[in-house]
Amino acid sequence: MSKLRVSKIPKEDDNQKKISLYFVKSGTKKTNINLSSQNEEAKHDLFGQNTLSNNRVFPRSENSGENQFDLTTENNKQKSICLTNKNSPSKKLNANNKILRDDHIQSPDYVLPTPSKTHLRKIKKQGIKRKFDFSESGVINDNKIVNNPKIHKTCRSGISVEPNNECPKKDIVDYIYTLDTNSKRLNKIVSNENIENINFLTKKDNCQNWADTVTPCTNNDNVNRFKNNEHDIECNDAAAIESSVTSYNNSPNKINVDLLFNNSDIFDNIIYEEFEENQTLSLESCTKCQIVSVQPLTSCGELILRLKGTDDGIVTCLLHGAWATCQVNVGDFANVTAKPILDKPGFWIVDNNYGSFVLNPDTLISGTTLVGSVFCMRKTVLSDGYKGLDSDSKIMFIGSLLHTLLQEVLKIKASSHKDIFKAVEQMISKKELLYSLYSCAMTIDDAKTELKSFVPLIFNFVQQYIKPSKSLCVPTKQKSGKDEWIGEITGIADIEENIWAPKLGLKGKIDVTVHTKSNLKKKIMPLELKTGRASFSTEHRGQVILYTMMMSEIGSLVDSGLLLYLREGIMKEIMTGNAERRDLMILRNQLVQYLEIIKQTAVDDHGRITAPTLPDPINHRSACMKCPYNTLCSAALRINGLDHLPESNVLKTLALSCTAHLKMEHIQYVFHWSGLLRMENAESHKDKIKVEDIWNLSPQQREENGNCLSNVQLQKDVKEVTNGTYKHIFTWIGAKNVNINEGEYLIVSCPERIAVAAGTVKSLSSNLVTLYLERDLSTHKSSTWHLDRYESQSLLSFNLTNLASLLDETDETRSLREAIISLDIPKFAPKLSSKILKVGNDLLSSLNEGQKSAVFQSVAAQKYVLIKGMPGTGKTATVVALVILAVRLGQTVLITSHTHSAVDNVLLRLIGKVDFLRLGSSNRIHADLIQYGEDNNSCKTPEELETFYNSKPVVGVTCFGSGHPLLGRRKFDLCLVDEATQILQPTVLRPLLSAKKFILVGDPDQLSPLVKNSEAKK
DNA sequence: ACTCTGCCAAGAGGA
Repeated sequence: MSKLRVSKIPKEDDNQKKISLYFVKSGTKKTNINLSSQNEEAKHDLFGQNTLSNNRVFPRSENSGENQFDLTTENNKQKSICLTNKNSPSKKLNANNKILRDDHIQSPDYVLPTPSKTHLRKIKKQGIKRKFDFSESGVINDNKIVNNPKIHKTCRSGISVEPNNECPKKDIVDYIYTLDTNSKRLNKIVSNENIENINFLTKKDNCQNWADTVTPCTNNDNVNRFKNNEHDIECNDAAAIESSVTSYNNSPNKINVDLLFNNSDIFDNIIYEEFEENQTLSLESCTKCQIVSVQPLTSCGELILRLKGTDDGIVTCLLHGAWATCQVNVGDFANVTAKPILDKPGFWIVDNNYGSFVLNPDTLISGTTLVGSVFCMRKTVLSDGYKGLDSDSKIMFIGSLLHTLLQEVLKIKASSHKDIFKAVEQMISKKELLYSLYSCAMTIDDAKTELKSFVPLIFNFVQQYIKPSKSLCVPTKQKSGKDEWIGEITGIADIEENIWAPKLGLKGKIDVTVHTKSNLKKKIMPLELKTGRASFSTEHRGQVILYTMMMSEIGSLVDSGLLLYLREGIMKEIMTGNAERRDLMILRNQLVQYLEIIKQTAVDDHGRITAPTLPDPINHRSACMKCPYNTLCSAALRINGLDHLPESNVLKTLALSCTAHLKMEHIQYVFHWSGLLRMENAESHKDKIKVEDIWNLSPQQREENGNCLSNVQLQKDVKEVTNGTYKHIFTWIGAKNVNINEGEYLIVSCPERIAVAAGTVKSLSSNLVTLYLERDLSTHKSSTWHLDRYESQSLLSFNLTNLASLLDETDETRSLREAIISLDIPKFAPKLSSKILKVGNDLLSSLNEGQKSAVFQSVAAQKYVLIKGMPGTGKTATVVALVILAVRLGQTVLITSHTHSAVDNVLLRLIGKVDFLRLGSSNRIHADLIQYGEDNNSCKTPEELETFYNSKPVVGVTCFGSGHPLLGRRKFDLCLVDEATQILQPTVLRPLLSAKKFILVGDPDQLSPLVKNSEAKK
C-alpha cells in the first residue's frame, strides 16, 4: 500500500501567508518531509494520516436523508466539525491547544478537500500531472512541483497505511492544496484523480497513535460545489481554517478518546444510562455479537453500539474514527475486536488504530470481489448477482493459462528454458484445454504463442528468485530494481490454496504460497501473480493484503506479501499494516450491506417490484463505456437514480445511449423478474444447507443435521485422475446416517481449518466415499476430515444472467424481447414448400390431424410457436416428428427441457433416426444415451472439436446445462423446449438465445414450476 | 391438490 500522509508545509516567506497542505508518500529524503522519519515529535506534529477509503465507503447522496442506505447524509453533519459546526469538539479542543514547535511548522486543524475528476482534467490541461516523485524531482518550489511523468501510476488512493510500516522509497504526492489566507481561497494545485467525494481530515494532535490523529469527514456542501466544477473552494471555510489554525496554536494538543468521553455531554448521558449493563462480555479478542442498538454520537460522528454476545452479556462499544462510517443496522451480526475503555467496565472502543469490526461475517466476500469494489462498487454488486456477463474473454483466458503455467513451473521446479518449454507443451496437450480454447475460439497455436512469449520472463523470474546462483544471476533490471523485493523464494508451500476466513468474513485463493528468505529473515507469504501491466494499483495491492490477512487467520502471522508482474518482470513486497486492514474491512462492511440489500426484494404500495438499490455509479467515461455491465447498470439507473446524477456524470448521457435500443417495459421486465427470482431464492434458502454452519456448528451438530460426514479418514493412495483432479477415498468405521448422494458437491475441512478443498462425490458405499477433489490432500498432516454438503446458488445467478443478457443489443435478443416481453403475435410463412411433404411424408402419415397441423404450424412459424397439448395427445410424437423433419430439411435443432429425463425422453426416440449430441454430465443422463455424450470424442484440437460439435444437427441439453460453450458458439435454426410449462421464463432464455426460432411444447394444466414464495407465485 | 429439478468456484485483465 501506498503511504499517504497529510502534512502542512509552511512557506518560508511569511509575507505570502500561504500554507500548503499536501499528501505525500512517506519516506522521502527531501528536507521538508524528512522530518517525518527523523524526528518523532515533528512527525506527530506534522503529519496526519489520510484514510482515503472513506471517499468510497459512503457515496455521497444528494437527496439527503432519503436513501436509507446512505449514511453519509446522516453523518455528514456530525462530521463536518472543522468548518461547519461551530460547536464541534475540534473547536473546543482547539481552545486549549498549544504550540508544539516554535518554528513555522504547525499542525493545523484543517480540512482537506479532495478534488473532482473534472477538476483533475483541468489540472492536467494545465500541464501538471497527477503524480510527482520527490525522490527524483525532489523540489517543491513556490508550490510548484516538477513533474515527473516517469513515475508509474500508483496508489489510486482508497486504502491508506500505517505510518509505522517500512516506507516505500518513492514519495509520491497525491494532491496539494494551498490555502491563500489573503484571498481566503483554498487552491488546488495538484490532485489525485480518484476521489469524487471530499474528505475533510481533522488532525488531532498528541495522540498516542498515528491513526488516531486524523478523522476523515465529508461535507455535502463542498461535495456539491465540486460537482459543479468550481475550481477552488470558496473560503468562508478558509476563515474557519485560519481561525482553527490560530486557536490551535494556543491550545494543548490533547484530544483522545478519554477526553471525548469526559467532554461530551451526550456521551455522558449515555454512559450513565448504560452503566449497569452486563460487563462479562469481553471484546478483547474477536467475538461474534449481535447489534442491539445503534446510536450516532452527533457531536463527532461516532457510533455507539450496544452489542449482545452469545452468552447474552451486553456491552457498549464505540465505533470511532473511520469505523464510524460503517452502516450498522439493529439485528446485524458482527465480529468485534475492541479495546476496553479504562475505568469504564463494559465499555469498549474500536478506533482507527486498534480493533476491528466485521459486519455480517457469515457472508464471505472473496478477495477479488472486495478489491474490485474499490474501483466501482456498483459493478461489483451487479456482477455478484448477474455473474458471467464478462466471461469468456480471450485476454482473461490467457491470463489464467499463464497462472497455471507459472504454478506448474514452480511445482515441477523447472529452471531451464527447455524445461519451461516442456511445461508449456504439456499444458497445451491437455484435453481439458480444448474446451476452453473452443469456447473463446482460439487455436492451440494461438495459445502456444502467447505462452511462449512468457517463457523467458518466467525463466528470469526463476533465476532471480528461486535459483539465485551467482553465475547465472544477471542483474538485468537495475533501473527499476530499487523498489523491488530482494530475497529468495526457498520453497513452495502451496498452490491455489483455498482459504475461508469467517472471522474476517473473507475468502480467496492464493496463487502461490511461498517460503522466502530476505535479509536472513525467513517468512511465509502469499505471492500474487499478475500478467497484465504493472500498475501496482490499489486493487492489486489490496488483494495481496487480503491474502496476508487470511493467511494470518489460518496460521502463522503474515505481515506482507509479494506482488509479481510477470510481463514487466517486477516483483515488490506489499506490506500490511493496521490501516490497510482497517480500510479494506470498512470497504467490506459496506459491500456486505449492499449485497444484503440487493438480496431483499422491495415491493411498493401497488404490489409492484421496485428496482434494486445499488451503489452510486462512478464517473469514468472510458471505464463505463467498456464495462460489460454498462447496459444493466444503465437500465437500473433509468429506473432509479438517473435524475439524481450530477450533470457532470458521463452516465447522464451514456445511460441513455446504452439503453437506447430498449423500451422501458423491457427494463421493467428484467428487474421485475430479478425481484421475483430473488424473492424465491430467499424463500427456498430457508430450507437449504447453510454454508455458515461449517464454521458456526460443530462437526457433530452438522452430522446430526444430516449435512456432514464428520471424522472420516483419508486413505493413503490419492491418484490424479485427470489434470488437476485427484481421487480421494475417505472411510469411516461404524454406521453413519449418510444423507449424501453421488454427484454432490462437498467441502472438505479438517479440525484445524475449514474448506481446505472441495469436489464432487464420485461414488458412495456404506463406509466409504470417493471424492474427486481439485487438490491433493495426501501431503496434509491432518488425519481426520469433515465432509460437508454444499449447495451453491448458481441457479439464481444463471437466471439473473439470462435476464441481463436479454438487454444486449443483438438480433437474437431483440427478437426474443419482442416475443417474450412485447408479446408479439407469432407470424407464419404464407406458403409451405412442397419439399416438406416430399421429405416428410412417412413421418406425417403416422400423425393424426392435430399433430400434423402442429408440425405444419411449427415449420411455417417465423419466430415462435406454442404447442399445447393435454397428456396423451402425443406431444412427444409430434416433437420427434418435427425434429426429424427439420433435420431432413437441413435445419439444426436444439432440444431442451427442465429435467434430464425430459430431454432424454425425446432423444431416446431419435436414436437411429438422426445424429445427435447429448450435453450434460454423464452420471445424470440416461444410460442408453451416454454414447451420444460429448466425452465420446477423440478430438485433438479445438478445430476438430468445433467440427465435431458442428457435425451434429441435433443437440440435447437441459436448460441449466445450456451454459455450455457450444451454445455460445453455435446458432441453431430451431430450439425445441419440451415440458416448457415446468420451466421458469428466465431459465429458458439461455437456450432460446442460441436459436433463430423456438417452439415451446407443454401442457398448461400440468405441473407448473415449483414456486415456494407466495408473493412471487402470482 | 399434484410436483422436486438443476448448478463447482475465485479469478483470469482492464481503467
